[in-house]
Amino acid sequence: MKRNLRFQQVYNELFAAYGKQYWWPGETPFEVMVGAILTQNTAWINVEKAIANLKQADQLDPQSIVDSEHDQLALWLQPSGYFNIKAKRLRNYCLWYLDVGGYASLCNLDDTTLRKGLLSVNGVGPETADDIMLYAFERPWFVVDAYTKRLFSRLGLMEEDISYQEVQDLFHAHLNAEVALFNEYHALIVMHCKDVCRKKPLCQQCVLRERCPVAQA
DNA sequence: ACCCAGGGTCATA
DNA sequence: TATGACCATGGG
Repeated sequence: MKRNLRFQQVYNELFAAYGKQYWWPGETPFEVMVGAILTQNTAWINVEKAIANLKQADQLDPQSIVDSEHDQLALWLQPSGYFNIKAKRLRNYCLWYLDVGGYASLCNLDDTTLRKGLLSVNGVGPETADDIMLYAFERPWFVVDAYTKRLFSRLGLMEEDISYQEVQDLFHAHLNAEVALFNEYHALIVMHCKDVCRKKPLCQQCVLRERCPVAQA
């Protein structure tokens, strides 16, 4: 199969425009995992408040989260929205994480086995799993989100209703499997779409305007 | 007042 | 397998 160089070219343009993004925000792999679960369909600014609550209470570790009462945990998570559901999901994740032996044990697993384990947790879907794969375990695994489909369908590189797995397969097929590249690329897509790709008038500022049909309309 | 956010699960057809 | 309802806060 022939590689479509535009996947690399779009990255080059985004990087030239926005520079290094220093993702994922978080001091430890575990903090990255917590953030990945809490940011589901939620603005990051609200996730920061919930993580700050956990830090303030000295509860940002898997054992403390497993040991905490549901109502108390939900209260700490409250600013991030969906707090009842996220309290359950975060606890589910921590139960699994401790059960399988924590970070060091998981580092020994190959990519496919690790991803299956992550997906086995109720509350962890493909995007959350890949956030953790890439940003907590530094595996070369591309993270797909709604922005990715929106931008790349506009660029004519995929259909808008394409499945998660098909999008990921395209990125894996058309790029070198490098952690640093995948790390920056996903972050750049989010940054780009938050800034200028969300609404049509803002597309005047779009660095991809020469390639983007929405910006030209 | 309305829309959306760095999704995922579950019930229904 | 494919939609739809639901979860809930905060900012534009």
